[in-house]
Amino acid sequence: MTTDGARLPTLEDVAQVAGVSRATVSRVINGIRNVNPELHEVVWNAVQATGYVPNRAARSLVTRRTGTIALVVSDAETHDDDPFMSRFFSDPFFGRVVGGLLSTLRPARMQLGLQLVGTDEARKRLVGDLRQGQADGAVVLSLHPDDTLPALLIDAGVPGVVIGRPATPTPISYVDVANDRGAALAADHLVAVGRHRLGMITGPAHVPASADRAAGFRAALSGNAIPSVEGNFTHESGDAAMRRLITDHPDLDGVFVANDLMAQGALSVLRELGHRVPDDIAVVGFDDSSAALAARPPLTTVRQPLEDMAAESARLLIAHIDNPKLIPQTVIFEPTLVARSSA
Amino acid sequence: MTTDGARLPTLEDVAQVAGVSRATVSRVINGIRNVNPELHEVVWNAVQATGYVPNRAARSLVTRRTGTIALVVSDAETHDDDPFMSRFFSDPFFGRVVGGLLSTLRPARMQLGLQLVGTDEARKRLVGDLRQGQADGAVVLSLHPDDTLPALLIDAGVPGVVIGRPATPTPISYVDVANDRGAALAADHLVAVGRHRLGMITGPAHVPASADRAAGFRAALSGNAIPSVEGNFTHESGDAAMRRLITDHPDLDGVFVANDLMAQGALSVLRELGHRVPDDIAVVGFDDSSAALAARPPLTTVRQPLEDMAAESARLLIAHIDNPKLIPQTVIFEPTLVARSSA
DNA sequence: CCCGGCGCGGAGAGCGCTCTCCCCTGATCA
DNA sequence: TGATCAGGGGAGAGCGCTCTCCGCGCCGGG
Repeated sequence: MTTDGARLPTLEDVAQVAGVSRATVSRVINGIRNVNPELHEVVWNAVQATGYVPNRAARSLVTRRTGTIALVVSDAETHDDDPFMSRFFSDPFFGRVVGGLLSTLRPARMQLGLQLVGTDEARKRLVGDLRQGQADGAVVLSLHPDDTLPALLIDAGVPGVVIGRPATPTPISYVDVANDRGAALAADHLVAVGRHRLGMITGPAHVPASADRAAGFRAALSGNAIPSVEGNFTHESGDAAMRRLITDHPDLDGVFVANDLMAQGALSVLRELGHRVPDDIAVVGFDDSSAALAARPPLTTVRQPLEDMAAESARLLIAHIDNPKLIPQTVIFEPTLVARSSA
Repeated sequence: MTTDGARLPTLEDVAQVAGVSRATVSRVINGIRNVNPELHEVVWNAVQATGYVPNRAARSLVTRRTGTIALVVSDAETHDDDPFMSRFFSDPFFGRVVGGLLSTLRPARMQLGLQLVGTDEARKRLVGDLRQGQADGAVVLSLHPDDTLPALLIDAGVPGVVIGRPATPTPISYVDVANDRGAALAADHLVAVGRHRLGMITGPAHVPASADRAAGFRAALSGNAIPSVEGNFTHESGDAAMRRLITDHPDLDGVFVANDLMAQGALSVLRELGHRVPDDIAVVGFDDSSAALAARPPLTTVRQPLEDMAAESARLLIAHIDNPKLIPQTVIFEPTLVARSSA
């Protein structure tokens, strides 16, 4: 039965065919209350016959639910042609998160929407849009610390879950990887391959993840002083940091670098200065990003179970949507070490 | 002005504050018709004061537009824990497409929704949902040939654009890369690095992309007979194909492999059989996927301008949405060669 | 001076759905 | 047998918005 593009069947049409009222059809569709089994079947047949599909807009207009959650990628300052964004999207990181979210969302018959916000103005607008039925809640992927979005969501009363612990303590649910234990994994590995003179290149001290990684690395090697230099998570800063580190401590035979991008920079410096990796000095990164694979030699690195983390964040979000007074939850996942050639 | 989570301001509220009718506020919001400039400003101030944001559901209920387009990933048979899907999402391919779409969508103030369909039943349901206001149209990413989705979309009158030429001629807009010229690029490169005894591992003959690649490679080397073996785009089939190819033609000094995954398989076979790459035999892949980077040695490959293709597909889709009688369009993009170590 | 035209803004009818009432029927109990 | 009650189903009031229709006032032309 095709209504040749003209008008799609509505509840009213189905009711007419079934010989019942709109209300009854609605009850059947939504599977609520006790409807006479006979009638139930009559209605169901009418639905099949007409090819009825509920109109989403009409439904959310009254239920105030959209059945959609938004994945918000929140960056410091994003323009459409921002090279960083294109780098971000071409890293598997993003896709792994999407895959994880979808694995939770599909069984719950919910949709995933994608949002990109770069400016504070965009963040405000986003929150307004969310309140007005853009989505029922948001999973936030912050690409920088001190993101104002979590706070905005809370103020607006929009359910939200953050991937990665917010820099400032915020009463919002989040999932994260045990950064400290990831770093410990790196330390253990370096020790296991016989390295004793270890150094570290950290991320910015004010970023929770990098602070945790640095602390975890030190804790795993308690008792030894670990020379370290701070970078800012970029390739270039890794380059500069490694240069300083190896100059000050020419005898290092193992380095833990707080992310793959910096590790890549570090590797190129080491090659330039004639240090063989891993023979002279072993390098372990963090993230298992595409940079780890692209590095020469391929980088041994710490991997986060992103799919699981994303799936859990969706579960948490749905819980918050279903129960607005649920208190914020925190779920921490265990990282794993991916051994490649650099250590 | 915060309406403490109770009731969000509506058009009516704004109208009240501004001392005009709902209709006038609507006109201002949507920037239509000639509204007295003074009134315009009064209304605008009222909007600011109340923090009004239009309700999406209510608006689409009457306009029959959602301001959302769906990115549909259509696969042969997908389960939530399908290893293929997780592989797909962890390849940059997906993210690059999303980034490209977003670059067109954001300026148009449209949203991106994500859909995954694995079964024909899911495809049918999707089309129903789309007609009923899930989205205004769909960009289809088919992961296998002979996808029924394009046809379903056409039947339902849902605007759609496909990334990659459909296997069966279908009256639907699509964007694609010039697969034949990509293969020619590979041929030219192999010749340029002094290879003369060339072979090829093709994809399945019935897949348009692989047929085009094979044809393009042959055309670029017109006059010479090119030994070739057919694979099915998997790592294993690349392995098997290379084994046969090199056994039958031990003197080959260059191979074009129709995708990176097979090329990776080919490389491992060559290493196993003691052929040095690229010294003894050069290998060129296709796709510039993460497999190309992961390969030993890193793979020289043909790259598709995915971001541009996705951006264009969004543009096409919007054109189709705005003008339902627009005839199907085709846009073909030029590939580029990414030279790494394997050739 | 009157009339037609035009520009501007208000009234109000829906869009398709959910859900609260309320009525009706039939069963139960005194 | 009559009163009570529970459960099933209908009527209808919106949800917040857009957009057509219409009326009012001002202008210019006959």
